[in-house]
Amino acid sequence: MDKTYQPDSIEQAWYQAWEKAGHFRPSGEGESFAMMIPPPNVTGSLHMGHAFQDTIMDTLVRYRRMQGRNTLWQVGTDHAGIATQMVVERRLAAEGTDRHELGRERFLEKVWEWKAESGGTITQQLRRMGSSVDWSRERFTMDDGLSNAVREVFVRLHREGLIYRGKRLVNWDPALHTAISDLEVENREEQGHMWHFRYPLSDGSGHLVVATTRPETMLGDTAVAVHPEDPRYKDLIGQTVRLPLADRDIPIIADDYVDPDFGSGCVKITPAHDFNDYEVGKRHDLPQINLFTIEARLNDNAPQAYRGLDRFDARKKVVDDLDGLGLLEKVEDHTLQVPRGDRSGVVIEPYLTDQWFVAVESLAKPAIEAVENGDIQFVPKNYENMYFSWMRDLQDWCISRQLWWGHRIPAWYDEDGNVYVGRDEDEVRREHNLGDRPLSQDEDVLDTWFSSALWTFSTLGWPEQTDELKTFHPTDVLVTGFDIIFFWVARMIMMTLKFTGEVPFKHVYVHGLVRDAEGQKMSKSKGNVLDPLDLIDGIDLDTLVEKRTRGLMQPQKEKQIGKRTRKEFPDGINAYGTDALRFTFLSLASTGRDIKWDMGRIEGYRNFCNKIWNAARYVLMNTENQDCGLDADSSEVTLSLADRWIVSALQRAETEVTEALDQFRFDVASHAAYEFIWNEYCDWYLELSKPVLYGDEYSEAEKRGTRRTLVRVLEAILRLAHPFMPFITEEIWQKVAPLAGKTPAAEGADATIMRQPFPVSDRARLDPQAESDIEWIKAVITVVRNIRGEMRIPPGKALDVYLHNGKDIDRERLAANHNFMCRLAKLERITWLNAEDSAPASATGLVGDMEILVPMAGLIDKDAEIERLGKEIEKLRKEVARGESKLRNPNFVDKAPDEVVAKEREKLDDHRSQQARLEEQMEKIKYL
RNA sequence: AGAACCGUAGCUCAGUUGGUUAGAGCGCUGCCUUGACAUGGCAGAGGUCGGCGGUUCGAAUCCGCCCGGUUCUACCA
Repeated sequence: MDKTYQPDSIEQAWYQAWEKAGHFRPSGEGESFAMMIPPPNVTGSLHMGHAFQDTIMDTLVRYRRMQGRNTLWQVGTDHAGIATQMVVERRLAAEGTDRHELGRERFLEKVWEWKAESGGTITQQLRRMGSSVDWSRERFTMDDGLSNAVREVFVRLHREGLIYRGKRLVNWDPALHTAISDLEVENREEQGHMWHFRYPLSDGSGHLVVATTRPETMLGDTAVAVHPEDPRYKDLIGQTVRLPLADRDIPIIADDYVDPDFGSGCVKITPAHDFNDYEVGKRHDLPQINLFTIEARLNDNAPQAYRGLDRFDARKKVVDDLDGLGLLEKVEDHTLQVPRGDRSGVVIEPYLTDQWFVAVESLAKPAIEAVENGDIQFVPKNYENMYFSWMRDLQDWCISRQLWWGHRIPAWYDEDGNVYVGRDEDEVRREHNLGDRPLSQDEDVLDTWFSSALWTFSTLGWPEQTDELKTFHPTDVLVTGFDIIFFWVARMIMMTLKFTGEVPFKHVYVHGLVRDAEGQKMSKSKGNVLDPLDLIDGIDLDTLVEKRTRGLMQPQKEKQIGKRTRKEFPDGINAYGTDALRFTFLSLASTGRDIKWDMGRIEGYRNFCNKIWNAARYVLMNTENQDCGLDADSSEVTLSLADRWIVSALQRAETEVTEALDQFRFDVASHAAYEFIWNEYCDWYLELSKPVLYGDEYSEAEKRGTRRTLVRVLEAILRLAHPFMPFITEEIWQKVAPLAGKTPAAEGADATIMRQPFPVSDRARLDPQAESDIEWIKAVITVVRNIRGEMRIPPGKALDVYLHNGKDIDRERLAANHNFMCRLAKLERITWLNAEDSAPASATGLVGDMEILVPMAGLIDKDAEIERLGKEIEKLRKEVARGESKLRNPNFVDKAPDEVVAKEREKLDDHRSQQARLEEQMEKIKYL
């Protein structure tokens, strides 16, 4: 074995071996455990959020697989309608063409080409993370089976009247020329203006003042609304104003929607361009005047002078023209929420178009109940509130998109504009007796989330009642980010309940966002993105800077990004390996919190990998080709105290890790493993094994016992840590397992650690006696080391120490472990002093009431020892004072539970007697 | 405007149902190339648990108010 752990030399080889051997596929035995990957964009690449999420999922899946569950981690990708279409359109633009020039069919060919070209990137990266997904079942939302499920769901919902088509006001993206759902709109606060206009009354008797942030829409006004009870305007209701520029008379109407205390109390109503106005317009039966083309230029419904103008140019002109007419009362600065498309970034317009909708009310009800009654549980629980508040105020879901890339809507129109919905054109013709009348299919495609809403069951073969569906549905856990609870989780719950009668999953584990070291969101435009692969493989500084500044939307940022990157990573990024990356994510994964990325952590866990590696080296050096006492008949084995202790401690660690994983506490689980491996096994047990293995005074049976324990505990540790760190554990396990009597088979389940049983703690192997004995030994050793450290006695200098005031048990413990203590504390001799013996001048420490004396002669400075003792005494004095005042309080003694009071008394006694001993010692030294 | 979450060591974070001497990692200080590991060992320093009040024998933990931060939702034209 190399002296240091080299992840790159083993990781990919192991992954390929596992995949080839089919270890990721369900075993077909045991209770099922299923998880669905949130399908990433097929042409995308892996970012830190994916890496975090995949680590959590893989840890869960490996854990359950090792527990003997029939485990399926379903993998697949999403066609990501808008995002993918945008990328391909950008590529076409670079070639000097566009999709309209190509036509729909050739454009789609181009998209499939792009998918073929870049579609493997993210799945390869998923492999680098060690993700044990079942590749044999990989799905794509646009493949035949899933497309079939999409059509089936659409048709069935339509038959029930839950999908309908209608002309509605929707969120329109003027850059992408498509409707988007309200979720895809981001409201951002921006600086704008509030313009106040005068609308003259038609009879010439005066004017009303209306205010707006979007002056261009006034050309489409069809009313002015006032509050019905507003005394200022009550008498005007029913009259008309002359709409300037458009020269139309529009009514003054009364509606509760108007807040009489805001502005002038008069509101212009533009039903075709504002959601509130749309509702008002419906109530009052107002005409809807659509002013815009699909690019948000003014159309022919606008007065001649404005036609063809971009909306923002039109705004300017409207303001100028009204000002010219003396109708601009004032302009104020105003901050407002501007709706922008989350993909395009342009201002979204409410726009009147024909769209398809899902009526969600009846679907939402059971979806709410499933969470209320606990069939689905969110982790952490507070996300349930977010879910409820959204589900209880649901808008119908606009599912049509004016794109080409996606599932085409299975609806056909005849020449009269009648619409027929069916699984395909033949079915439509048959069912509606259409003969050979010309039909044309709806041009639009479905929202990408429509297909991903079916993910848990469409991937398992629905609408066929497949074995997989029976076995793996409902799935157990969904691991996802909070940002798509509405987009995806809620819609999955609704659709899955509707079509399978089952919940899609029992638990939703919601993880936080991975942010950079400053807590900023990682984004290409900020230039603070970390690529998980760069953390695994390492990257030099220049390449990293080049990567971060390539293809920036705002090239002027290049310099700043380069500078910041060079400052943060002066030496580039080291290769830490997948296991260290995974362990870092897990240790930072406390419930639902965002993660601030910390390079220090990954470095620490890379060191942890190295620690495990070297512990294994030590074990192998001392056990290979040696008798490890595995043959129970022929070789007798004697276990040392340390052997019994570490086995006992292992049971506790196993319990902790298991309980934490069962509760999705990956931070707690990984910490428990870390703590046991480093601070117990490596720091203490390996050291305690050395005297036995290297000492002549130990019998062969004792040496065998220690060898056996070394190997067996290590083997268990590897299985315990495997879900967190799959690669290093496999690599070492292959070498260690044979020594523990588990020689890996050439193939099948026994060929790999990933199919071995997860360690189960055994109460019978707990040994409280051994644990408290070891605690005592550790305490004594620590006292000596402490004195050594504080007094700056070189670690190499062997010491003579004296023990004083010990009880029988102390004497027994020392007698039994003399050798261990000498070795670990580097002692020459340990001598008991009787009560009447006079001790040499010494530095003193306590374990309970037992004094440990390190003679000062030539080693210890009197003043230094006085200072050290003084600090100790001061600490104890404070504790004593605290305890005394507590116990002096009759309320405490009377009201607190007896055991709490008793414990407090005991503590006080201990502290008092320790204080007395140290003070006594202090006196001695002072008068030296 | 409403809601949620957060505020604990220099930094990043744990801290279950109130009963600790408040923990970990990184960083820092000192001593050490001791035959697994300097990606290491040993020891150490470092906290008024955001502030103020309240409940309680007892509060980092429960309640109220305030301050600071993050996010979501809804917005008035």
